[in-house]
Amino acid sequence: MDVRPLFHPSLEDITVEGILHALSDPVRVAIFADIVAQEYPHSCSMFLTVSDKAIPKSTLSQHFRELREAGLIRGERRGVEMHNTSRCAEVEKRFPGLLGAIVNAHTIQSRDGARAKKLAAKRSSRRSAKSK
Amino acid sequence: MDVRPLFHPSLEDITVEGILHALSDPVRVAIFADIVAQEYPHSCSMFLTVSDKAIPKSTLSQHFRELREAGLIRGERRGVEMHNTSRCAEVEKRFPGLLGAIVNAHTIQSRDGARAKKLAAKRSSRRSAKSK
DNA sequence: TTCAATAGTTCCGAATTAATGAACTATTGA
DNA sequence: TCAATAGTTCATTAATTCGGAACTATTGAA
Repeated sequence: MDVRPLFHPSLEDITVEGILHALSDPVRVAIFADIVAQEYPHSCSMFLTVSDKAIPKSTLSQHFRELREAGLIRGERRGVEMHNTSRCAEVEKRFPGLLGAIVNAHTIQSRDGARAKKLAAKRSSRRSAKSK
Repeated sequence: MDVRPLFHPSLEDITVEGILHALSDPVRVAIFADIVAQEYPHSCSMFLTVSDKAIPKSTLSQHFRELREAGLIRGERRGVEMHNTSRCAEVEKRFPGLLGAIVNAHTIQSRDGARAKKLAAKRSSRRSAKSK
């Protein structure tokens, strides 16, 4: 019956390096972007069911912890699961525009990526059609 | 007489993750901020003489390479030394506002850091005065 | 030409950090 | 009280990063 409370850095202890490092991992930005979009109350396992990726839960747990310790999200137990919310508003006070620009860039990149994928698929189908 | 040309990613191959990772290291942001500020034509060794840090040159070389391969700077030989320039303008086209926000946040943090340091020094001098 | 000096790069072993399976903890609901 | 669910922790392995030593490239003397 331990329930040690999760560690959250205070606003002034949040660093740019920490934020950038936390968001330099594709899985973590994806998680963070989802939490920011607030499309669902975001738990660890929720992310698994939503994203098609198969990530071990220990790894996922670490990712959430890194986001938390970088000061990007706040996590609290809600019964058996976790409720994570973004700390954007706070961080915005200290580093104006930073998170917005990152999430925006991430959006642009996934849009471009989807387009590139579609093109690649088209190309490869043409290629395979030819090679018959 | 090799002179293999340095690798630079094309604009569409630059990724947010790559940029964030490259700038998540204190030494690398410092280098990048200097290059962006364009206060001097920026070579590897120039950074060493300007910053007070003592960083092994092999490490420094790696840092420059990471910045280059993340698409943040462009490097070309100028005689015996390297001439590095930022690729901000290009990156701005693909990820508007991103680099500006990061450099800005970094500036804010170093200002705050300097203030915190000053306060700490004041506190410790008071403490040592008291303890006499 | 040859040589020393300068500026970087490359290589490789050591140190650090990240990923993951297995075991564990906490909470709920039957 | 017990099974199920959601996460955490730990120990091990895998991947990165750091940094010294040796190497390459260029310049500017002698």
